[in-house]
Amino acid sequence: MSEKEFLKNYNIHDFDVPLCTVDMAILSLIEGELNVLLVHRDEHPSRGKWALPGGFIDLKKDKSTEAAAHRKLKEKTGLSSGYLEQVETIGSPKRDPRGWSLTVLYYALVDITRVKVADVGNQSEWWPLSKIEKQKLAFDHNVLIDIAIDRLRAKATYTALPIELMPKEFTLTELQKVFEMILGRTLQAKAFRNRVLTAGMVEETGNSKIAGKRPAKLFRSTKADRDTYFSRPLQE
Amino acid sequence: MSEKEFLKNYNIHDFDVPLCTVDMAILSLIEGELNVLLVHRDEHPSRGKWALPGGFIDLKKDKSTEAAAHRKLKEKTGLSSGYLEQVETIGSPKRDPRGWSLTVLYYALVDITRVKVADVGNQSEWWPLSKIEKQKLAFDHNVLIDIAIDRLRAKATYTALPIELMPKEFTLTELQKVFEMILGRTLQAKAFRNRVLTAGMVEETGNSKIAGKRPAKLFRSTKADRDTYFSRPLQE
DNA sequence: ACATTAATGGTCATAGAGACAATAATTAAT
DNA sequence: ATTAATTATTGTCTCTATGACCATTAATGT
Repeated sequence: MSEKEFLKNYNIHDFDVPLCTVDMAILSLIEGELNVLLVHRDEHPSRGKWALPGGFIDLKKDKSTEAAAHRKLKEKTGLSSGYLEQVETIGSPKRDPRGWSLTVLYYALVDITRVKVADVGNQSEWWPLSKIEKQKLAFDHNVLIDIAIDRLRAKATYTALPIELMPKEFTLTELQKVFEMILGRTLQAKAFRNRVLTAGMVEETGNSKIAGKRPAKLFRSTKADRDTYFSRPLQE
Repeated sequence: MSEKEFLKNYNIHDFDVPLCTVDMAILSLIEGELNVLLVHRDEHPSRGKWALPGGFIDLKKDKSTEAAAHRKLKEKTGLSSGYLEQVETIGSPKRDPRGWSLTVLYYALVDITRVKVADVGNQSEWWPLSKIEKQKLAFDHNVLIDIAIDRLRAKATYTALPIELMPKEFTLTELQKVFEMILGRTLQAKAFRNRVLTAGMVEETGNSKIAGKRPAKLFRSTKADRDTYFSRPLQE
């Protein structure tokens, strides 16, 4: 039999296949806390619960797994660019009542000031992490969020990735606070500033921000931060 | 409609779903070179080509994606333990002629002396990386191997992971050669030895190996290596 | 014995991190 | 205007792991 004939007779529906989805943890910074965008499920299964945005890969629309993730991000936030990273693929027979299911987990970091409220819509809400901890989400989405946060936390020790969460202009102290929140500990201002500045990941805008006391210089991302790895991780 | 009724009526075959597989790059060290285990495909598609071991998730047997990978590893090498790590999930409509397909890529590091020849079987062969480069493998498996090797290479700069490739006893010079091969550059013996020794990732066995000149002390892995990250990566 | 060679150790310079003190630029109060 | 309080920013020191390079050690072969 030729490959052509083989393919003609091949029907995926002759086999037991897993459910296959893409889920996204879209993270942003709201009032000094990490927030995750959740959508309210109107349909079974897990009807009435909150869930990560995501769903089945659209075989017509999506040219790749990552493209599916980008589509979800765009649908939910209106953002067509932004940091997006695949975290892990989790599959088991238990995680969805419909049967063996597998999800490719991504996370995205967005600057909340660039997300239009209208984009989010009434089915979606930003949830601070602290609130999510007390809430049973749909499927295994509590676990998925933990996995994504763990990845972000790991990356914050050896990259400047959290810059992706910041607005266009920010002070270094503000940036340090974000790192501290993600890492769950305080950092030495001097060491932190040296790292970020000598790596050339931010540059001064020339403006400054007066928040009561000595004004702080404002910086912007140089967009070099995504691939740049520090030669040493932040120590314990 | 209750969730029970919903699930009763749910049929995955009503939807277009991607093909979903797990593929494994099983890496070993043979005569000083990295080898990958390939299987010869007797069936369409890609009949006659060599491919990574892998295939569809068995919804009956596999309790998780990782369990599927462990099953493949066991089938091909007889090893039920060993280092196994998920690398990335790659999906697109192009990579398999049967349609939109997605594969969860894993890699495993095995000590070749613990793999029985009989286990490998006549359908499987160890291929050195250099030989694979000149060979068009099935599907996008050349790319998958590149991705797995890139991951191993990255990890070799900040973990002692390549120890997993070594036999029970080995000299530090032998270990250094393995790192050098993976990284594609030479390392300073002193710096390398300090790293590995002070991190407590290997311990002396008390034996030594006489290979012509001054005998070298033999070491074994302390099995602390999987999770141990060096506080600094090897420099460029 | 001596040259040879691989294994191993000694010493120093360096970069980047932590610790902590010092200085600078504001506002608020006197 | 002066001073206190507060936050931003910098100076300087120590520490550690690495790279570089050289010395020493323990075998082999002639």
